[in-house]
Amino acid sequence: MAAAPDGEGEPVSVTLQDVAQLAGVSIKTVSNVVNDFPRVRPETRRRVQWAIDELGYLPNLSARGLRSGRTGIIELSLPDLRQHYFAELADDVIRTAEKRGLSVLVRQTGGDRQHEIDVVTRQRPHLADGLLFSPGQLGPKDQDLLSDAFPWVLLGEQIFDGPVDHVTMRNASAAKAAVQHLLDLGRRSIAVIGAHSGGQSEIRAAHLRVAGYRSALEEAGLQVNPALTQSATQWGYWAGAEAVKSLLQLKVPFDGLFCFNDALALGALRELAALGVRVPDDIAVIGFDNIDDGRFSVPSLTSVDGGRAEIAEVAVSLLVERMHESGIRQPPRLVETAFRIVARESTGFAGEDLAGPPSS
Amino acid sequence: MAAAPDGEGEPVSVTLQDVAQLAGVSIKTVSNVVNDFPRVRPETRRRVQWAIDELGYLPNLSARGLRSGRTGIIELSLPDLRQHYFAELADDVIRTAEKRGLSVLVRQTGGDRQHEIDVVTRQRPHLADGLLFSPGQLGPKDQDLLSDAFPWVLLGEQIFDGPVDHVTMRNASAAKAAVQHLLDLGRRSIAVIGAHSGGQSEIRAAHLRVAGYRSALEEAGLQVNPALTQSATQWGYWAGAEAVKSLLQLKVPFDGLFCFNDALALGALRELAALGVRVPDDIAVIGFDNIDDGRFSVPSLTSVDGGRAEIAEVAVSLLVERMHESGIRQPPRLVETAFRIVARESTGFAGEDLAGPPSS
DNA sequence: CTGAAAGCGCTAACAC
DNA sequence: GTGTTAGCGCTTTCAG
Repeated sequence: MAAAPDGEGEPVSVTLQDVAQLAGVSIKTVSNVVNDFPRVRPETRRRVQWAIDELGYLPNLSARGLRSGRTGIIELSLPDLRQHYFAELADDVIRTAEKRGLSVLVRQTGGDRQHEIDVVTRQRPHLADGLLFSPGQLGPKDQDLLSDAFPWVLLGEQIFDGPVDHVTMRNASAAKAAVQHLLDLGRRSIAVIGAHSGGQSEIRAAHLRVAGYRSALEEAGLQVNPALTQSATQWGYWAGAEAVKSLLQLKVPFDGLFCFNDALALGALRELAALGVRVPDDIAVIGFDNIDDGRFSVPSLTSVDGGRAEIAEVAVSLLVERMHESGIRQPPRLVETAFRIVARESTGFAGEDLAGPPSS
Repeated sequence: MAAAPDGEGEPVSVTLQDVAQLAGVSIKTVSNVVNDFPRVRPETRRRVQWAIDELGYLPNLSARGLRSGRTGIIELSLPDLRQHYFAELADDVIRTAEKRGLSVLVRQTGGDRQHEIDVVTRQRPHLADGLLFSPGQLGPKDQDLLSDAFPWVLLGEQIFDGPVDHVTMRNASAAKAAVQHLLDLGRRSIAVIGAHSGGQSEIRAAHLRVAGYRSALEEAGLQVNPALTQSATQWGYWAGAEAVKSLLQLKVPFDGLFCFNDALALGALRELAALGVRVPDDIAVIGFDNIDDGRFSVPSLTSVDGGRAEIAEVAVSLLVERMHESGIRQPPRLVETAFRIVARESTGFAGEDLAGPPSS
């Protein structure tokens, strides 16, 4: 719209000019009102506001963007909204951003490495003032690709020591706490699903969570039995089901199971049920991420909440700071969010969540 | 970024001018190259392209937007990404839009009626060339609020006969087919969950799906037993569990259950399992929407796919058409998408989906 | 406190 | 095929 033909009285968009004319003031004064500048006489402000309402004026954000250098948009780039974790993250980010008057442009990189590279090697983001980037494919080896020419914030654990602010969970500590939770229940043989041997596309969180797992066992004076570490290169539902099947076939008994995300855990729960294994009686299960679905599974899923909501808030805050940063750039910051165990039926708790019928 | 200070050699953004200078051509020629205009000599094109790469030129989309009246952004406004259906819809929309070189700005209206009103009474969308709007709160009574001043497309079944193009499922027919599916299995007492008595915020799909349900029964010469129609004002997991509990308490026997969306159905499945009711043996269950999670439940969930992927594609197509429409406006169009039954374990089928370990 | 005027980077007429 | 130029709507000095 906007740039309309010439001809007739088409309802072209209303400009500052039009408002100024109707209000009988200059364009500058209208601008002052629109942007909430203090030095406007109340009387004038009222008249201008009236004219604005009358004409249904809306600022042309392209023009504002061109002039001021900011668009009021931030870009959120993530692997895939179909993964519940990312849908919830997007929800949190959008909510937080809107509170600050920012709009969020969502980009999905899918499993596409090149797409991710494109995102962070740009000299500036397309149309946005800044970028929140959660890589799925890029890893530590791609660090030198990362641009620092525009404001962006790194999310997740795929890359550390990048040239920009970084918000991530305390993966190792949180994983350790998860295993600790199982140990506290008296479980002594803890299996784990989601380890990752590496390769081209590598899930970095796997290493950190394995480390946490080991550390918890060692601290409890327990041996790490390699047979109880199941790898899974796709952290999805099916992989969880497959992995638990493999574990059980090994005939190495275990009474606790730590899955590196909730999708794996839910798949594992399904398979355990199918095989007649009782949860938590025979095997207590804990997941990671605390996605909404964990509240609804049978049994409901105990999980580690890595602090997704906090990640969204902190990330937006850091980004906004960077967007407004002038003069010399402060060095990149690393923020690690707080985690907590959300205990539910799969480890023998009747979670408070189960009491009432909450949202959705 | 962009609008940088003055002082030193700050890495300000590169403009067409800079590229033109380096390539030794005029700004217009560079523009021609950038926009893939045909009438450029190959030799010139190469030199310009070289300069572009050399300087890392990126078009300033605000400027382009200001000048051309289009930003290359479309806005997607939906209730909530935490509802899996909408996350999947967003995924589909983003994929489709990106194929056409459009970016998607996602806005969540939550349960907020006023927020929805704001979205569609605007004279134009914020920063976007067009809008895809899936209302959750607005209903038929709000029709006169709807703006037709800018290109937008209505999704869903909350409102019909709006002033704009509309893409929706064949709710009644699809619901009828769902019930038909249960009847085909020999089930004769079909209960339904998700009816809606109305009130302030009303789920319109409920009426349409109830109609389909009735129509299927009548066609089969069966009585509609009002006791077997359970209302649910929130189409969520807990509501499904509660509703199935209520149904069973009535002691009116039934052998088929049709839930108006998959969240309800998954909740119902959980409760049925908890109460020791066998699915599909005692009760066959079918849901609606075919969200990914249905493949993973125990038993896996038969569902009606209302055509979400097609909805996304058609909606983007219609919107793009409208965005490019010049001259007189064509009258609003209504597109109803094709549906299909995806048969899985909850109605006695071992769905093909269950064979392999697909994505996620 | 308000007005006048410049110009952000780009596209689209229109020359050449 | 390529160059010149006007101006999109806004913010931002700078005067008054």
